[in-house]
Amino acid sequence: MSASKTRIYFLLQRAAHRLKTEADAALMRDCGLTTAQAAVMTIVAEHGPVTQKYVATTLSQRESAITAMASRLVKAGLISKTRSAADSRAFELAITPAGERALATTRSTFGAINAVLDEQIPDPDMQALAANLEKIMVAFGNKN
Amino acid sequence: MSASKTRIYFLLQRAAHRLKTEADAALMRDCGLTTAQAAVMTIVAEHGPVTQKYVATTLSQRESAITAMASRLVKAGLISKTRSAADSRAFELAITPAGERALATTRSTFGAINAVLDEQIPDPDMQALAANLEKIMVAFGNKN
DNA sequence: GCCACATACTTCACTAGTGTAGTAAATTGT
DNA sequence: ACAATTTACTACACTAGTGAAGTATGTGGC
Repeated sequence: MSASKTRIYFLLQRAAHRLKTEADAALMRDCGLTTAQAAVMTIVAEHGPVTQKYVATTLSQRESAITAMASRLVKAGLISKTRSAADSRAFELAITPAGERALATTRSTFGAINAVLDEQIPDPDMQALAANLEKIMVAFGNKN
Repeated sequence: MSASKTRIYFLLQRAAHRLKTEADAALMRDCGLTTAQAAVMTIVAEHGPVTQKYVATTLSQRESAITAMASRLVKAGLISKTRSAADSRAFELAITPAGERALATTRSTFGAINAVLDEQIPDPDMQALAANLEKIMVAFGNKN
C-alpha cells in the first residue's frame, strides 16, 4: 500500500482536522482557550522567555502568524511581551500568572483526549504512529 | 508510549501542517490551486453532481465553509453551481472542463509528494500509518 | 568606521476554517 | 391540510494561517 493507494495526504489532513476540531471545542468549553493558543503558551511556559522567531520555528510557522497570535494572547492577559535587552529588535514572550492558571486547566482536557486515543490505538501502535509522524516531519521541513 | 508521553496531539498537528504547507506551495506553483480547493474538486469530480452538504460531510467540515469555498471555485470557473431540480433548497456542484484540466495537472504534483512519503515511509509502515489515522477518524467523529 | 547583508518583527491582502443565527424549502405527525 | 420540525444553504464575526513587502536593529568584511 503506497502513499497514493492509501491517499495518505488527504487521510492525514482529515484525521488532523477532526482531532483539532474536537480538541478545540473541548478546550474552549473547559478552559476558554483554542488549541493553537495552548500550543504557543506551552512553548512559552516551558522554554522560559522566548522570541517570536523561536515560537515560529518550533511550530513550523511564519513570524507573521506569531505576531498576530502574540497580540491576541497579550490582549487576553495570558502572556507578556517585552523588548529584549540583549537584542532590541526582538521581544521576550513570557507566561503570566493568568496564563499559567489557564494552561494548568488544559491538562485534564488533553488528558481526556489522550485517553480516547489510547483506547483506540494501544501502545505499540501508538509508538509506531509517533515514529511515522516524525518521519513526515523530517521529510518535509527543517528548512528553518 | 502512551498518547500523553508521545505528545501525539501536537505531533500530529505539526506533521499535518508541514505537509500541508509544502503541498500548498507546490500545488500553487504547478497548478495554481490550493490543496483545499483540490480536495473539494476531487470530490465533485469523482462523485458526480453533489450537494454542498455532501462535500461538507465528506470533509468533516461545516456547510458554511463549503458555501465560501464553492463561491471561490465558481468565481475561478473551476466548478458550476446550479439549483437542484429534485430539492430546490439544494445546489448541485459539478466540475467544469477548466476544473477537470486543473485537477489533471495536480496528479503529478501529488505524485511527487507521495514519492517523498514512500521514500521515507516504506510499505508496511505506510499501511500501519493509514490504519492508525483511520482509527483516529473513528474515535473522533462520524457524528455526521 | 562604514556599508552591505542578515535578522526580528510588522502590516496587509488573502485563503480557509468554526460557530451562531438566520431564511426558505421539504418532511413529518396528527 | 397544516403546524412543527428538519434540512440545505447563507451571512457574519471571529481565529488562524501564508506570503510578500516594509521597517529597524544587529553584524561581518574590508
